[in-house]
Amino acid sequence: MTTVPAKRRRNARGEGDRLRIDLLDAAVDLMAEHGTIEGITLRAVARRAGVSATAVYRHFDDHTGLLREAVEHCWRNFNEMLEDAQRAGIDAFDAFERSGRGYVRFAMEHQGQYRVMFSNRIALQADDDSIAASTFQILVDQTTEMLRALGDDRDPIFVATQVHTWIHGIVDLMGRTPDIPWPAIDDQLTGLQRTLGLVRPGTVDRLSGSCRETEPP
Amino acid sequence: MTTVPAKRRRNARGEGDRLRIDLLDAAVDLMAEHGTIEGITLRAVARRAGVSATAVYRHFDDHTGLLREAVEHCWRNFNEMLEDAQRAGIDAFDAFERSGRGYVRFAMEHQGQYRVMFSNRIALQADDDSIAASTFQILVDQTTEMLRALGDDRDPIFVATQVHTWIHGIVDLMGRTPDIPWPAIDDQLTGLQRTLGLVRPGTVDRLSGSCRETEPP
DNA sequence: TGTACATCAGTGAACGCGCGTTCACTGATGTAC
DNA sequence: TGTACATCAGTGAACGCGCGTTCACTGATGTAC
Repeated sequence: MTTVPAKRRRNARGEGDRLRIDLLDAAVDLMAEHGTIEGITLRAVARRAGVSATAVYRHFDDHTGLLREAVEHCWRNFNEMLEDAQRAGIDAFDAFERSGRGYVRFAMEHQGQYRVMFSNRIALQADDDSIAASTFQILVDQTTEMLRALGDDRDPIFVATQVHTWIHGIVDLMGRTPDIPWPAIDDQLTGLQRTLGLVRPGTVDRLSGSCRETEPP
Repeated sequence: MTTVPAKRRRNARGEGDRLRIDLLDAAVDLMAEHGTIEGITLRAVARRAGVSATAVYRHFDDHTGLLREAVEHCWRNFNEMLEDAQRAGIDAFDAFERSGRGYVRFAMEHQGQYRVMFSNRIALQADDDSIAASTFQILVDQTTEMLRALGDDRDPIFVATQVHTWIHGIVDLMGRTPDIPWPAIDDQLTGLQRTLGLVRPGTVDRLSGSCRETEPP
């Protein structure tokens, strides 16, 4: 895998910050290929951006600083996407559905990024943690509102945790072992919604593998 | 992290295979510390086993061969533990409960191994895949039997997939972000069982975050 | 309008390091006589 | 019972490589006059 260094025109004076973004993009590219932060060398990032290794030090303190910012970059993109989905929803159920599909699409299309984001391998800044926390808060808010609309007294944080762990398990496992004949991702998501009872009231549908009586007929 | 090389007595003639096992154990140790296969160097494994790097070549083809066998070693341990749990159960529900707790305990106590096993980073032999498949089959069998006992017509494979993705999500996410104030693991497991309706018939318990009506009161 | 020059984006050689792998070897141990 | 020797577990020096980082530098470009 010898990456031919991209031909690159030097930035004009005052535009040097463009390389910074190119380097972050290059690092994100490499995450997509590796799925792990360990294999991402400073030199490989520089090569991918079409620049010498030393040029990196113009914009980042060192190797670790580069990687840390790259991970942060991913979190910001992810969080932004989820906030957009949230805003686009006409109510909590719609927003939940949109976020869920968005979450899955992101994880599937950017498996490497997703894995690196949740792999927690480099010491994260407090900053990074807070992005993750605010991402989870979106889900808690949606869940709170849905449960209220359903007259459901379950603890919203517990249920939000259930949603998060489950959806993470789905995308993580499917991403890691793609050779297994998995059920369609849409069916899995629908199954999750119904099983957890997070469907709009009035949507009467007790069949298709969702909520069950505890006593058999 | 300068690992002091363990003092080691040379094996007697005919007992050379003991080093093989020591090396696998050393590799597994390092997995526990790294949680990723990338950082595990041949030299580090040899150091950990108290042996020179060249001694490794007596027992394994090369670096990759060593890692591959180490991963296989983990899978065999994991599978064996689950089969024991399965056998110890007095019925499918009990076996399911025991396997679930065993799964979680293994993943929590051997986070590094668990992560490496599912990370799928080195080209697996067909052999490895088949161990993973037989591990999943245990779950499918349990699920089939439970659904039959419940008179439940859901697809056992779909439900087993739901169990697997969810439990994987729980242990993976908790392992990766241990700083978050997670609900107790036992509550999460109980929640999973109830939500998926996999509790012994007669256990009437409709509260505590499990199965829900689709219409609100 | 032309020119000197400070600024700034980026380069290339060099360093010490740990890596995987090779090679010729060492020296304890079991066995044949 | 003693001894010569083949076997075999493991060593240590050496290799070429890519890494992160440092250092002194180059040369295009915008600006001051």
